Amino acid sequence: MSETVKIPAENDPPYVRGLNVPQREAVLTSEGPVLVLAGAGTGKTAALTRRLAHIVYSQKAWPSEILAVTFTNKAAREMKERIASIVGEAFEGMPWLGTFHSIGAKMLRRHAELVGLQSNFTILDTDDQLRLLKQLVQAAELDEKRWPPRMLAGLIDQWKNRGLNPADLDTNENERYANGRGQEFYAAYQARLKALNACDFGDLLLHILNLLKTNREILKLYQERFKYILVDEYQDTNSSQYLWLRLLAQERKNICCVGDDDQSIYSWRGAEVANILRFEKDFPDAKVIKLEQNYRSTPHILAAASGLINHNSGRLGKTLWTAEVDGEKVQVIGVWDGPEEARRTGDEIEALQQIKQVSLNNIAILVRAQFQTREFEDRFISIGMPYKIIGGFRFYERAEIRDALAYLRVIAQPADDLAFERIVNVPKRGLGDKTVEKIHRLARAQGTPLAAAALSICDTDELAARARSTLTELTRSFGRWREMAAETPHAELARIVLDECGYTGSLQADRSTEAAGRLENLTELTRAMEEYETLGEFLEHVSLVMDNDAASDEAKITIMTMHGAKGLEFDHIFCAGWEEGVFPSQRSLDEGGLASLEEERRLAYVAITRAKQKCTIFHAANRRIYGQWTSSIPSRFIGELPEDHIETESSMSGGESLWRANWSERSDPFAHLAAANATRAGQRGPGWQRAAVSSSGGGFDTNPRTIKEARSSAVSLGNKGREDVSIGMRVFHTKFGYGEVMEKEGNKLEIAFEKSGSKRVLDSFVEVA
DNA sequence: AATGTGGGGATTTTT
DNA sequence: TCCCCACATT
Repeated sequence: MSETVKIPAENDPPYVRGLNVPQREAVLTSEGPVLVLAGAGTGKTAALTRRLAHIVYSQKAWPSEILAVTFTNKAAREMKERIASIVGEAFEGMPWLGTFHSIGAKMLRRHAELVGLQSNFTILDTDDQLRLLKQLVQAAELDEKRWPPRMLAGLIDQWKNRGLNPADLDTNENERYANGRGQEFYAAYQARLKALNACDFGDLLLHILNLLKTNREILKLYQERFKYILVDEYQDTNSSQYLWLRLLAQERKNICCVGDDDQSIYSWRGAEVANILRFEKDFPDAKVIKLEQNYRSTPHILAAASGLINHNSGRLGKTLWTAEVDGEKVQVIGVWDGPEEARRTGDEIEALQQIKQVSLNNIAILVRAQFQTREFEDRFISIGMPYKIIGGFRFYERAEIRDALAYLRVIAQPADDLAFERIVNVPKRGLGDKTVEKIHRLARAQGTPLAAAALSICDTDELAARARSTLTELTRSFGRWREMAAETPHAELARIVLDECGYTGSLQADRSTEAAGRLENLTELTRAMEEYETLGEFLEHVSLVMDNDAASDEAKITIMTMHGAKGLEFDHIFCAGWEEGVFPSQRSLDEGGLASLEEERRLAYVAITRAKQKCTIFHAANRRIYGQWTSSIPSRFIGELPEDHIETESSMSGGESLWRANWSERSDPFAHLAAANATRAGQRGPGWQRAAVSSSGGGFDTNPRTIKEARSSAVSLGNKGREDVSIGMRVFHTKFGYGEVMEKEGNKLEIAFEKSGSKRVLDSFVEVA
């Protein structure tokens, strides 16, 4: 340890200052197994980072001797930053701090040859994986309808999550695909991966687990190296990860796992909450520390969330409390339909913004599923409210990015058949299925990768003259690019490749709405590449680490799924679509029964506990799902919120006659004139009545439009709008495409779009065409 | 080999 | 409803 590091006074080292008693304990109990049950907002990350600081400061281990695993890159990054800020200069970075997968990859690159790979193996994403499986299924002439490759992918994923190799499958598992051919396909898939010098996400863990299990030397190597092990979001570990950790910790037993059983929302991805119980069993002398003091939310929010989660059984039982007082109750608002939900949300947000000066950055809308974001998007575009949608397609999952990467992969790794196949006819150059099939046949015959087969087939008369010359041209180009790769900076190389292969050109020629955005994405990609030393390093980054936090200075509302919100916090949270069928999701219930219901409830708990100051929950009486108008009843979770901590409202009091007329007797959830409907309300349980017996409307107009109009004109008064845009002008909007300006009012424009009709948009969203 | 049409499916997704 | 994939055209 560097001499400049002063060992602090024993009683109060700086890194425990300001911590409460259990946090302090979590930081200082460095020896032996420790399980920290950390409720939402209880200062988990603080405790975690300080624990690391403690180990380093007290010279128990070098940073390089600590294994610290997280689930997301974001969490890893955050932890790195926070440790650096505590430990400062003396901290040389922790090489073994990262996600399970990136650490797995790092280990695997060192020992690749032991599992039959080369150390420059490719990491396939789910898309590649699926295409590969599809090929296998097709080759076996299986009915793809009956045995979808997707299903196989899911099974293989499950098996890998559980640490099972093909040989480990029992009859039961084997039976789950193609009448007992599961094992056969799994094995074939693994063989294919090996041939491609590739592995999937699951392999990053599975291969290492296999090594640790079978190779004593390697096990010993890592057991000795990692003096301390720390695991974040422990409730999300799967079996394979658990076994991995257990092996590594077996020797020294200095393992600290931090998690919250109430926030386990990824069991459908193989996470096993049971790992928490397993931990106490495998490490019987484990010290269990509970962090229960919440520093995030107001008492009402906390009480609402606690009351809700109390409906789950089999909890380990934490009780969150806070020293804070006051705060607003959780607001539950019933609306007529989806569009109104979006409208009301927008109105509420505008009010927060204007009356309380709340920054949009402190506001989030949480939904159960991605499709729900659309209504908000539409609404926010039309009122000119800046927003960002998190999730959905990630940057590197976009087609153009994957195409570009495929070119680079073929250059870096000629054996990468999947990449080759992807781009051989992208952009369209007249090398269709027939040609590709011939290349395939030759590749199989001579036992070489596709790229090599392509090269040799050009010396034959197998192909039609035109295809032959095109393919020759392409393989020559690859040869040239590969040579270039040695001396050209890879960002530059990428630009040259994209240019020369015609990709850029084809996008430029494409006048469609999306093409411009794609070109921008490609520019962004090459820019990102500049930050990496080597192409290989960049490719690894892209497959494991890259996320698209498109940073922007402008304050924006965040719209995302509840899953995506885990670990985040906002002053104001709006929960949308709390209706039976949507949330809890019908599909979840159908598939997983009670266990799934409880997971949905945990999701609700996660959602509410994201809020620092205020949480607002919406439910709509009608919603269009798959184009079908469906009437829906409020989520049972609303009924489970403790009465004293919520405030309900239905915006439908004014439109009563309307909804009454439309509402079938049976499904009427808003028995809000409860007196008239006492019997029916009774059947529905107490939550119903509360949700339904609405207050007067809380001062909100029943007709949101009137408010809206008044407000938007107020906004426009202070804003002159752009001078360079005027009525009659042709403009371009990244989402709606080209259109003509019909009206101009301050910074808001009414535009007749060629494809999507007339919309009101903010002028900063358009360009002069 | 590039373009058009019908049927089926449609959650959550840290890596 | 809308999007994607498999098949059928031109």
